[in-house]
Amino acid sequence: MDERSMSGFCIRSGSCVRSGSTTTTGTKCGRWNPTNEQVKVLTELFSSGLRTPSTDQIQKISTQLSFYGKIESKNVFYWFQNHKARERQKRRRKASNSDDDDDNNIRRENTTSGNSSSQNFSQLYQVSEPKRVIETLELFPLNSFGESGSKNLRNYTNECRDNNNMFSYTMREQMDHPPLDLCLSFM
Amino acid sequence: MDERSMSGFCIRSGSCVRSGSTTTTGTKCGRWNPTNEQVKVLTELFSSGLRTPSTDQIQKISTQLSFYGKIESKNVFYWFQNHKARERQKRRRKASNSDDDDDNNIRRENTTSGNSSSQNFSQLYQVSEPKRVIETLELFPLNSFGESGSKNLRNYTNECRDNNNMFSYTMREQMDHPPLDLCLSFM
DNA sequence: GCAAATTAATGATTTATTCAAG
DNA sequence: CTTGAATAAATCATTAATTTGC
Repeated sequence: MDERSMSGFCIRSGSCVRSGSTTTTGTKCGRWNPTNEQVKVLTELFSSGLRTPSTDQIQKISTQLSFYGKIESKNVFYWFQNHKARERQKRRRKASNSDDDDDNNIRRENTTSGNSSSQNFSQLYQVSEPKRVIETLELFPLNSFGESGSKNLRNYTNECRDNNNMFSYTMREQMDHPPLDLCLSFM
Repeated sequence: MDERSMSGFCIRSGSCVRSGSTTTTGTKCGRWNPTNEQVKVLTELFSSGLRTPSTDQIQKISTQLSFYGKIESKNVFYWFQNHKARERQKRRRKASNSDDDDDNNIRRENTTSGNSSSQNFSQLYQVSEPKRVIETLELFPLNSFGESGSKNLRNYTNECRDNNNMFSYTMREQMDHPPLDLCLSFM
């Protein structure tokens, strides 16, 4: 069994042993505490568009920033992750308008009007909770970069496979609507 | 039971009126025009993990959604197919999303085109793997400096997080470091 | 003024998704 | 269907700000 809950390690928290005295003799093994200059540079990088620096970039940034004080690559990595996430969070907080969360009815089986439904949705997709709404992310056109994008046709092929048997049923049950001719030209 | 055709929603040939939807008002009924509720449910299904619904599932979904407006099984099928593909495409086009400025990185799925050093950081730092191993982590497979191995970055999580010798810059203290104006172009 | 106490920021970890490969 | 890579989200934990009583 691999229940990690039983492990005896004190992975979380604890960790950094401060050796008792806190303010004595530098070298606290606490967390990174960026200098103003470091923050300034990181912020500038961020605001000039950098969001998820590559390993290379992280290394360079780290090296450069080390002139201002102690820093490690992972600090840079974490900084960007956190900053990105928190900016996003901030933004979402502010613009929490939208039309979302009407929470109309997703699992409204019963309902009135004696809909023919019969089958219950919940059984269909035993989704317990609609966790998150798919975010509306805007993708940047961002010129090319190589990227020969013609290789994922394969997936469609796979899906087509599914389609095949999918359409074989062709509305048997209680199809109220027309024959549903469904020409599957795409297969 | 109730024919969808009789429902007050959208009749095939007439003007397709979206029940209270905000977008696209004057669309003809040439093709399925999902209502907000329908999209919401479909999106939630997708978000909950459904990707390629089975025939039965499609049938059920379609039946349920018909309560919100005209819909056919094939619409559900196509929706999933398209949504899946487009989500993938979105990811592929731009791994990092949202946020204001443009983002300049193209990591994720470099198409094996020998992309530069991709993001190995999650592997390096977000050690999610060695949950129980802990004691000896090899954190920097990408060397950077030959001596890394001997250093033996053990107890990455438990002890002082200072380890890291990725860049053994070693805190050049007494630095009378130059201005280092770190122009953002160094990357 | 000053620290203890409390709160706000934010660095560091863990968890959950996603797509794609095998 | 399983697994790998890579996040982003959520959470934990520690440091800085600040408030407060003296």
